Amino acid sequence: MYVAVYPDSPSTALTSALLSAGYKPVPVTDVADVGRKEPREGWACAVVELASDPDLGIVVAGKLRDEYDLGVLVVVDRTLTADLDGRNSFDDFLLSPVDTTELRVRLARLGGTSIEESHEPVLRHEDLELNTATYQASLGSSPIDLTYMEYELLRFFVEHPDRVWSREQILSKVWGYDYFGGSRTVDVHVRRLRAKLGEKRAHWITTVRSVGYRFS
Amino acid sequence: MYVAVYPDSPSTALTSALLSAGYKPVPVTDVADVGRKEPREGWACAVVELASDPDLGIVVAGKLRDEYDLGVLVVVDRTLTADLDGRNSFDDFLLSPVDTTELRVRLARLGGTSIEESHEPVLRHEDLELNTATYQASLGSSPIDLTYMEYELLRFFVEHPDRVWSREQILSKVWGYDYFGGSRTVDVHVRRLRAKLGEKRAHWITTVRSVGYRFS
DNA sequence: CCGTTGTGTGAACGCTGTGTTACATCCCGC
DNA sequence: GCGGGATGTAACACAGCGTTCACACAACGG
Repeated sequence: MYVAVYPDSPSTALTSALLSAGYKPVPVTDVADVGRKEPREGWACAVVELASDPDLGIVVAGKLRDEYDLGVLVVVDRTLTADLDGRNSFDDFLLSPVDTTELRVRLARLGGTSIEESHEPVLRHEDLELNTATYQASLGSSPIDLTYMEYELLRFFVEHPDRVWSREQILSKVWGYDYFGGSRTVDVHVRRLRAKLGEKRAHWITTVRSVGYRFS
Repeated sequence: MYVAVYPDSPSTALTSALLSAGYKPVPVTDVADVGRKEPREGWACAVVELASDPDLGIVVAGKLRDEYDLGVLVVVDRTLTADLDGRNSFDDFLLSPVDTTELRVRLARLGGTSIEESHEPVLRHEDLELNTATYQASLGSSPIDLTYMEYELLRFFVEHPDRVWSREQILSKVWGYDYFGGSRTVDVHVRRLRAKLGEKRAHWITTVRSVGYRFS
């Protein structure tokens, strides 16, 4: 359970509270750093500690949520609570000094859905089933044969539906942040996926011209 | 801003904190009582204080949320925080002793709408909805098909209504600061937008002669 | 009432983005 | 090494879209 922590010099109190709550905090220097340092299993969520520049922290929180689709917990000093009023760029917040139990409960609430999913390793979308444990996919009762990349791409779409993803975002999320190649790669794989999904379901992946693709 | 408070003998600390946060607490004896005592303008949300019987409070919280569709804030003693772990029958919680500012911010976040809903990045103007995550637009219940530029222009208008924007300002804000092209481009796109908005709503975009356009 | 200026409107043009195909390269079992 | 599938890349064609142009009309001032 890795947690991205911003800024990169979090208070020792927060760090130790995260550790004792069972999480592995990874300090990040900026938004892009969240991509570079993302562990294989992905982030459980993100924690933003409001320090010298609260407004900057709020903005970073919003970007983490919108660009990386992470649950974001903001840690705020008791005297600055009012600054959070009306802001909605984060999912939850916590007053410092940090209560370890409260931190654990709030983080569990953020990642709540992922816990349920991890129990049954099957992703579904209408009549599509993706068994992440066996790497098998099926449409209705008939299994379909997906290659590794096709599978990873489809899984990404199923796990993050109902929003547009740019080719760059898809490349970094599916192929890896260090990958550097033409974005047409995504096009081709999308085409192959559509073909294997069949004519009826090909429209699950919608092209949003000059933006990217959306799955829904 | 009426708030239903359970149980009917809340701590004085909670009551005074609610009052100073600008809410009117109304103690309720049970779930049905919430219906009987509902004020004309409805409840802003509900607060459940976990006291002698935490489990009962959790259950009540769930019923308030499911049966009355209220945002529910649970107040829990610092020593009982762990009891909340894994429960999801409420929308948010708060540790006692209650911090008034934290209470105010959390209640404002509940604001009648659930957390998930506020998560949706949707812009609205009357019956127009712009979902900035999916790049989809709809008028009432019927979706409308906008091209990329039409969408960007409309989004700009919705985000900055009630003032006149010159063509140059619109060009630089929507097309980009480095853009250099004829200002008639704006006219044409405004025209197409009006057409797609339909006859009834075309006047949302007003022409201000020799100045520019205004959205309202 | 006329001339000027600004705006609406439709059509045409040209470019960008995307679908599609073909081909080169990589990887792995045999 | 060889064969075959998987993956990445290049090339091409086309449709969609943004932009521009031309013209008609409306607004405004003298």
